[in-house]
Amino acid sequence: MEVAVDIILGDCREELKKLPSDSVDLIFTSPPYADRRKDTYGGISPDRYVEWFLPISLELKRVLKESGTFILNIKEKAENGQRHTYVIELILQMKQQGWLWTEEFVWHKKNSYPGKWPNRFRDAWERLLQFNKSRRFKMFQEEVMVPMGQWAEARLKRLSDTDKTRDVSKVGSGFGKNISNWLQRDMAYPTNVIHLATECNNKNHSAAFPESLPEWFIKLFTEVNDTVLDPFMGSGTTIKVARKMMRNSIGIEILPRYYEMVREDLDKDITYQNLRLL
Amino acid sequence: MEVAVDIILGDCREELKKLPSDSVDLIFTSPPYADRRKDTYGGISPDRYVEWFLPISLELKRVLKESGTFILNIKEKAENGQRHTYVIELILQMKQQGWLWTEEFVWHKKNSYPGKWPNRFRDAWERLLQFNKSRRFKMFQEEVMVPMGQWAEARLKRLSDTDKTRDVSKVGSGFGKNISNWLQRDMAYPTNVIHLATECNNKNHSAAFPESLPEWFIKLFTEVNDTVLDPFMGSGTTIKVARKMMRNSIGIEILPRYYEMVREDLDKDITYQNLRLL
DNA sequence: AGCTCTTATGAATCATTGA
DNA sequence: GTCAATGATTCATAAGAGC
Repeated sequence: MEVAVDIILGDCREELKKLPSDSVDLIFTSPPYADRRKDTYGGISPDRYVEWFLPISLELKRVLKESGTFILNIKEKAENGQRHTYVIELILQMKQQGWLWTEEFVWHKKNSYPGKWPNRFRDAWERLLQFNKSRRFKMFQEEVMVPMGQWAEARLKRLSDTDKTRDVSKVGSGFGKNISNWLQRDMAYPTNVIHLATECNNKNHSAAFPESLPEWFIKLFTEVNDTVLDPFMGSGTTIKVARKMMRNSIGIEILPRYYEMVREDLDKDITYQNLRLL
Repeated sequence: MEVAVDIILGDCREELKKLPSDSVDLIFTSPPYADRRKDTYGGISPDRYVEWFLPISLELKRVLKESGTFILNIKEKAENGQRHTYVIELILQMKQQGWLWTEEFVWHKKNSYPGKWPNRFRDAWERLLQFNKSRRFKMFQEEVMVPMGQWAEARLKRLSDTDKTRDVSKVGSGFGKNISNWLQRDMAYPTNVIHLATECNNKNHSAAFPESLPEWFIKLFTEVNDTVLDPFMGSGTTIKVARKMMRNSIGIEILPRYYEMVREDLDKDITYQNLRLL
């Protein structure tokens, strides 16, 4: 079985128009934040963020299936001592476009860098806004019960041998007990608060979010062979995760150097896979 | 040294008008959520929530000192598959009133209400919106480093001896590393994500939030002998914490049965203190 | 005392029923 | 129809009991 990966070099305001209507199951994206990535899209000013994004969200609504979901990873910046309001204004405007604002997940960035400013602490969370075209969207809640189990296993792997071999019945409380709980029930429903550390890749390109973030939503909202779209591909995290998970994917990126990087990574990956098959 | 506790039975829409201007250092409150507490304020409908709250926030702005802070604990409900927008509309309207929207803290409710629905998970977080009159508000960031230490100690208590004594250098990552971090630095700045469980009191009145929530903000934004106001006093958590912390406090409550309960609790407490002094 | 087990319960949502 | 009331769902805590 093969899945399609379609990466497109260009401005998503143009490229989205070329995609067919009702063809995408999940849109997962982290658009350039206001005043960030000034080299792309001209560094959108906070005051014009909403007006810049609305034509894009309208096209996204067109290409999304009725049963599909749009997850928007975004956080307003603080400027002159205040939080900007462009994100909440965007929510209101997107509702005017006909989007349903279904949920707001919180991504708690557990290991965000220390830092303190005169009037604020470090910002350790981002919004994951869920929008839908219809109340009857696809959702596979059981699927994300699995990563909870995997998460427990991952934590166990990182524990020292003393932890693993100690007499659980003797400890009985605290972490010991919790770990045994995780082991015994591999099924637990998550909440709308997602705890993930930001990834620390010492590569040339740093991903805006860890792979587990798109992975979680791809599991929750799509099946194998569905189609995932990221109109602001960046370093391609969403696309690569979708591919690993046997979902078709479409990525659009305006910057040639990011596009080329993703292109190369994908080529390497395919080569590697072919070599293994020999 | 004595601090004043002033609890008022009445509708805060009226009672606030009687308070002097520029007299309060911190407002910490959790207003009745839309369609909740129907016996008070007539159970405000989501559609009219903003128009109901705006006259109140205007009075709050009047009584707050220039250097003061307003912390609003609120969360929009989900209805018919969508999140309501009255909270974000309120933010925009309060900015029109002249408030600065300084920050949005996230309160992660670790033990939120159980339940799983066809297209939604448990809601495990609430907003703590920070508003100010001026950029030059009082903030004592060092003060809240202390509860972080206490929190670490509480966690350490629950750890087994093997955890405490094992070779940290061998583990190097995961829990072991985190624990050693906690041990080595008793001073750490928090982030804008607050992790607290809701209280499970088997009393007649249940607090909407745990005492540590107002405690954290009182430490952060006030000094001893400052004044704290809660215009929706409820079971009086804010008032009682402020009193313990030697801050003057004012609480307004519309329901006689809550008012009487707080009255009684305060009387008991004062009696107890007098006995100790003898 | 301290540890372990049991039990009650909370700012919730949604589908269904009944007026 | 539309609106209000009811039942089902089902988990992290703390209080309380028992050893």
